[in-house]
Amino acid sequence: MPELPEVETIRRKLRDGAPESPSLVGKRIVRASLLWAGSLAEPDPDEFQYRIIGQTITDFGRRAKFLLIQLSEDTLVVHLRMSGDLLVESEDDPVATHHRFLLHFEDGTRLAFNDTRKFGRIWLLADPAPLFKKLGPEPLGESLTPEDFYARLEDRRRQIKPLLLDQSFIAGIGNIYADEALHRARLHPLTLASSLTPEQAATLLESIRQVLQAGIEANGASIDWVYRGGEFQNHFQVYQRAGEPCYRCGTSIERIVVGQRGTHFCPQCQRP
DNA sequence: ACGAGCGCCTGTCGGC
DNA sequence: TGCCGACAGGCGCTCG
Repeated sequence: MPELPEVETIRRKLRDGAPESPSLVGKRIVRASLLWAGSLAEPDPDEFQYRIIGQTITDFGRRAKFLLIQLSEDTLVVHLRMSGDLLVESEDDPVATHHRFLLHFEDGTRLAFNDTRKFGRIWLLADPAPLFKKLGPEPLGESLTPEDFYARLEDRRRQIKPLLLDQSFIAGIGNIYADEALHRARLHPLTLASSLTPEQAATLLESIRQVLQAGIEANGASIDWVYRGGEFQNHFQVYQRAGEPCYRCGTSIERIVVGQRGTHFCPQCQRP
């Protein structure tokens, strides 16, 4: 599921609690089950088990699409990739088919990492900073100004859509929010990044922020066979709307492939 | 620097 | 009904 708004939604749910899902802050880990060894990126399984037992969850953070589970000694980092999800369950619940990893707590609850496609990864690290070394700025961070953003775009001879998906350029945007932001900014996805004016760059940054904020406020997007409680899918302007009319001008939304990703845009509102 | 292609996985959907 | 390809919210790698 995971783009920035979805990861942020999960972070808030785990930290603050939600109906049927108690806050995990303060829970003590008594055991971990690695059901699919490939999910663990670092360290090796033996060290992982040894280190994580007895630690307590103190907070939940986020960097781009990475979820940070702050423990008393280490940080447990989770990347959901394409199909990952995190669920709070009781030890009485059956272990679902695609559960890859379980954290068992002292009080009989557990955190389950469900990941159909097995692309997701977890790391247990004393210092997660090196993992984030190549990441670009947070789009919602106040330190990223329109002037900074323009300066980053200015010397990139690259199509804007793949650039928005490049996590080293700006971190946290995925395929849905890239398409939605470009539509809001009225930019064709193949526009050369270096050709944007300072005004267009400012509009694009503002559009990115608006769609990400709207996504967070809607508790993320829920699509395909997994329902996660979010409703941003009901507000898509272009994503997965090929052949349907643009809400702004009525023109049929088109779908093309850019950098191997399905790309949705309005050929009228987003002229090359 | 950049894009294309592929691999990693499982599942759904539409066409024939 | 069954098979087969296309496609899916991501990203790391190699190769031009």
